[in-house]
Amino acid sequence: MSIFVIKLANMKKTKLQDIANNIGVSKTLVSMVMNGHGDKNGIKKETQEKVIALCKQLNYKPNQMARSLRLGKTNTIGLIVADISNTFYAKMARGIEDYCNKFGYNLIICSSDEKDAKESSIIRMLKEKQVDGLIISSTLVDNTEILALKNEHFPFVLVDRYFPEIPDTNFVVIDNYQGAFNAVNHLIEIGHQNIAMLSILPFHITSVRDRNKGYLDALIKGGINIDHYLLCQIPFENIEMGVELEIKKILTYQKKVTALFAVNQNIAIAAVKALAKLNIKIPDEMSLISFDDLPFFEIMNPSITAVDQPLEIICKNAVEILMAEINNKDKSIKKRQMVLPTELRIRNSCKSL
Amino acid sequence: MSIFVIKLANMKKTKLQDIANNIGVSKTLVSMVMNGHGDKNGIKKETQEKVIALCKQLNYKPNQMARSLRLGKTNTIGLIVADISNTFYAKMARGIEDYCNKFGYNLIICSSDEKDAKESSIIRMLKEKQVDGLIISSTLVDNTEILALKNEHFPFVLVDRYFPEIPDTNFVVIDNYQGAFNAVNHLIEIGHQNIAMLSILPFHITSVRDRNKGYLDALIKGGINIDHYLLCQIPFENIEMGVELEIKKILTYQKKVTALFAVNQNIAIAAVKALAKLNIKIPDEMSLISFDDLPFFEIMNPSITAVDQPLEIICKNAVEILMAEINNKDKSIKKRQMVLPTELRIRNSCKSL
DNA sequence: ATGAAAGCGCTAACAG
DNA sequence: CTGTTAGCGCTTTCAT
Repeated sequence: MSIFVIKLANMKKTKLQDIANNIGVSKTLVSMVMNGHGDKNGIKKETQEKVIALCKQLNYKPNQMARSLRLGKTNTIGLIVADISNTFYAKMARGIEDYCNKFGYNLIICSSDEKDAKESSIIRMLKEKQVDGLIISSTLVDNTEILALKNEHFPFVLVDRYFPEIPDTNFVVIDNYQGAFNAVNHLIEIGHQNIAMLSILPFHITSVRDRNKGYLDALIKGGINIDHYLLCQIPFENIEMGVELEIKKILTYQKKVTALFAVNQNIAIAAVKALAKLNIKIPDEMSLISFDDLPFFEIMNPSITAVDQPLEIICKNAVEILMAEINNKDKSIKKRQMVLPTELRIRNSCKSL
Repeated sequence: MSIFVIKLANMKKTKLQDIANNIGVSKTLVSMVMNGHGDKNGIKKETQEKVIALCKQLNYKPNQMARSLRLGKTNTIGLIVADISNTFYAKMARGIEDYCNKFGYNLIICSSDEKDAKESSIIRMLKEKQVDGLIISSTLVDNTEILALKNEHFPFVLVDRYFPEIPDTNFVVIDNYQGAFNAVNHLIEIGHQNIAMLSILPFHITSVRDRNKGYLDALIKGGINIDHYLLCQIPFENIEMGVELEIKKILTYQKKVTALFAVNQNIAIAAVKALAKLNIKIPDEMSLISFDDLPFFEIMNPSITAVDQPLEIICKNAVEILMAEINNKDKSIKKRQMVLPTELRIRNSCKSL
């Protein structure tokens, strides 16, 4: 046993040439066999078996680095999200990971922290790493890097957020406008009039902009005058404090605000926290709807009404579109744009007035 | 503009040779300059500037694939967790990502789904990809693959879970025993006697085993007879249903169980859900403690008492130890074992009897 | 102060 | 049925 261990420890990694030398064939032959091209090249069954047996015995593992260099393909794709520790993106990452694996691809996940500079440098870094494609939930104001990808015909698909000003790119997003509209409309239907929106900065992100618009249009359709004082913008950097301040502000306002529409899960969580701290009961003293659903929203007391995104479908489509891109790099196939519907999950955080 | 775009579109990726040809120097020189070895090799300042300028202009990006092959180093490390969509692991992944970036490394994250076969194949795959090191929260019963890593002197560190039977490996874990002990002890101190533990299968995972032991020892120390009927094992595959069944079982038991100790966050969440469904009030009718804390536990109503893990410190140490390993591959430095303390966050889910 | 050449481990076109 | 050779893009030794 100890001799065996020592032998393992001293063994350099096995490579094609080792196998070849050992049986007295060329490394070409070994390569062919190991890639399943043995029959195609008419290599004797017997030889093939010998090769396979020895590879197993010597624990041969192809060096994917060398293989990738030669093939110009890494079978790796990059995923860029704002923050992988955020439940929404973590779930998305997992979905994408699974679908990628199905196609034989691996994933490098990077967090951009909603920072332009960081996202740009991540994109460059991933390109240097020669990833075969990119899935990006972009936070960029400056779209230079995305334009560069497009001009280079680099395979990529945008998810969650897209660039309306860049035509002809792949993207898979949800209908943020309609989702927000439905949520606010629900509040209006059950009798609310003074509905504050807890939105977020930076404002340029399409998803946020569309949700804001949905909020405003629902009010208009409901015949409610828009009060810009009730469209609160909370800076991304300090959501918890921002939300608390805005809620306090709202409470001292002349109009009696009866409902809050939180633009995303983090804002919603902060709102729950702030309301508890201020000892304001949901839904009796304040109704709340969240854009983005969470398992917790279902089990909380009260449970929270939320707009649910079809994450599974987003992931599936994003990966499939990317795979099509990668496999048709030259042919430059038609770009695909998908806008998926959301679902309003009505629970117990909104009171009928 | 359109000419510019077309030009970009048709441009092949710039490589060292292109730069070299363009200025009339060798690619050796360009490589030296771009790696900051210009001065060391006594290359004229003027030449250096010319090179740098042209690289910028032609947007030269080294092909890391080629570089890695040459250098035998990918600056990539692999992280294996049970499930990246799980909040605990997502937060861990983020922490590790950040620390790795500091050292100039990237991360490939893979989910093993607590499956032996999947984890083994991920390890092999990452080795083929030539990652420089591995951080593993292992789920393996069969430790063959870990032993192989060890024998090959492949740099790796175990986090969260380790193998007591494999001596001399790096690991960073928390004191699961003490954490569980403290939690149960707290329950005993505030008057509970019949405390059920909602534990999980597979049982072999060290963290679970240690938590179970902490539970049992706290009972013994508290002079409470151990009732094996109250140590419930819930299968990993279907936590939600398992927890509900176990709780129902407990409720019909002869002894009146007054407190639940959930072995991890998922079990705790399922317990909250099940109790709500059964209309049992926390903490009045049933007290609850969770091993693993979550932001939500603080804002829920009632807030949930939980054992908090020092995630930040775990990540920092895991990465630092791995980096030391990688940079001393040959010297085979002394392995490091860290066991970090947990903290009991007492909130409102446990009633004093 | 700079360049030629070898080679990292692999695959594929071509030759025999 | 199998081997020779070239080359993916880079770094580094050695030569000049």
